[in-house]
Amino acid sequence: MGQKNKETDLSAAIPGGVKEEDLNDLMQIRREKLNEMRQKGYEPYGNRFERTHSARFILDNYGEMEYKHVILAGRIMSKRGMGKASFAHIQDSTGKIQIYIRSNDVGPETYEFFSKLDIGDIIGVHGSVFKTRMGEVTVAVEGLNMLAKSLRPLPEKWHGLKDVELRYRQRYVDLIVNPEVKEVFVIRSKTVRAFRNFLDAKGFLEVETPMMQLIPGGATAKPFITHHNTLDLKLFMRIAPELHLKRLLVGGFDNVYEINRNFRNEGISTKHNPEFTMMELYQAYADYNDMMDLTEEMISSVACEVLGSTLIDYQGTEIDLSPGWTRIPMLEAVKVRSGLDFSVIKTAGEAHSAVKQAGINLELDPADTWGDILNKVFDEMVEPKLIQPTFIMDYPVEISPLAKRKADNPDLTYRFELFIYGREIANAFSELNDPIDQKARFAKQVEKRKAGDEEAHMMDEDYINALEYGMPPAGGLGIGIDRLVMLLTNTYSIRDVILFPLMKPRD
RNA sequence: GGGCCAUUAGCUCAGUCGGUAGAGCACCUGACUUUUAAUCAGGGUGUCGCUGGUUCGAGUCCAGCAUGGCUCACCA
Repeated sequence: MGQKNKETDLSAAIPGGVKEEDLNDLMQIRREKLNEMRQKGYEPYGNRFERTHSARFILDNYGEMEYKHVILAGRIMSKRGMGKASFAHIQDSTGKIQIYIRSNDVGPETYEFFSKLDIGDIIGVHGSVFKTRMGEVTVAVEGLNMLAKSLRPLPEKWHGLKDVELRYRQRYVDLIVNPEVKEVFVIRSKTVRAFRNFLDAKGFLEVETPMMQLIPGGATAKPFITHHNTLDLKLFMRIAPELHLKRLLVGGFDNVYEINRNFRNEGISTKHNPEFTMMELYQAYADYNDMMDLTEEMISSVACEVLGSTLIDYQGTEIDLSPGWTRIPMLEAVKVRSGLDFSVIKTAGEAHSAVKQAGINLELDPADTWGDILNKVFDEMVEPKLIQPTFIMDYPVEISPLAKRKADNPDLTYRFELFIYGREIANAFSELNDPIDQKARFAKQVEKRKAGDEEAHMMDEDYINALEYGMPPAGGLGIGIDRLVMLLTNTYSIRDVILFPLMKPRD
């Protein structure tokens, strides 16, 4: 649906689209410089520019680069003028390098041009590499090209941009002036790549399943709602790819994975962003024990590939990601930490009174089932204490509607979650492939939904239909990429590993 | 959603008891051909988040609102 009447008020704007009254002095001066540049016949916004080297390469290979001629480009980050000669640092994607420009070398006209440039301007330079008296590797400029005029002043060179709100809202500025931020996102990119390499090498096939779904399934969460105009169709942004990936197992793909976004219409916190990245994989003829082995191997090898070590420091705590992680059934973990033995507590009623008797401070709902209460006790008493990587096994069936029941205890499932630093990093199970049980589980969820639980699963008839054709037994695994990257980059907030986190509009 | 905190120049931050709005960086003018948080001389560039209130007088006190941060709740 195209909009035909876009509001355009160019009359009140000056070139650049900013209204004149919004311009402070610093921006006004830069616009004047821009106009002056044009008047003198220089184009402030250049074109293709071929570079021979990066800043990093020159710095790292000074021995072979000394006195070599180089062409590079970057943003001016600092300037030190001394009459007929100037020093400056320019920054490209690899780092900063000093340049030295003398009137004698480039001629008075070019030198004059350079001396009027601002911090933030993007230029190309060519010249030869040398070391200054103080030992800094520097490019002695022989000529320069204007590539982009910057019309806004950058934050201060010494303190950088600290205002958290501005850093998230204008990430591009954050990235320009705070080099450590860039490093976080490089690590994020390498992490995702490492996952792909690992899984591809294991024979998994990367697939893409719908982001917009008729029935949002595969997780317990409130979805975002959207609408398709020509079909006049209510659609949901997916909360998980799970049910579609398992349809692929039915279709005959044995090993599939997807790394992509999920959307959940819930609270925002240091650990939750409405859209986040999930890796989900399914392996036919495997079970949750295989998934534990795979999780360990995958995360430790990804850490090794990205950081060169399986020993990480997170917020002052040393975490050891080398394989051999603790595997403990939920019942046992809860018993150890709370004293409550849910293997002898058999009913919801007994569970309610046991919690009360133990004096555990929990908000219990009368409708809570045995499994709900077990999970709440776990969340409260156990989860925060799981600092080193720990697999918690055998979740109650009530909160695991897609997992296979344990053969020796139908109240529990072959499901585990991985916790590191008190946070859930992975969730996995032996997939439920009995269509009749699955339909019954969905029906239970639908009841919960009718009772007002907006997060309960919906009935997905087509998924049942798929299971009825026969799905091979399989292990499935989901890993929250953002939270894992937080661990690998030692960042406290999920917003620090998301380039453009969701922010309320300012006005 | 609740609680606490923050919001002052482009950026980082001061601002006392309610009495004419401050610093550093950046910027402007001038000097300076190996500087590096360059230096030296001069220049303050502002809707003190917004709206009300109290007061002779509000950046400062009060109320409401907005945005953000932390936290609790919610939530994988």
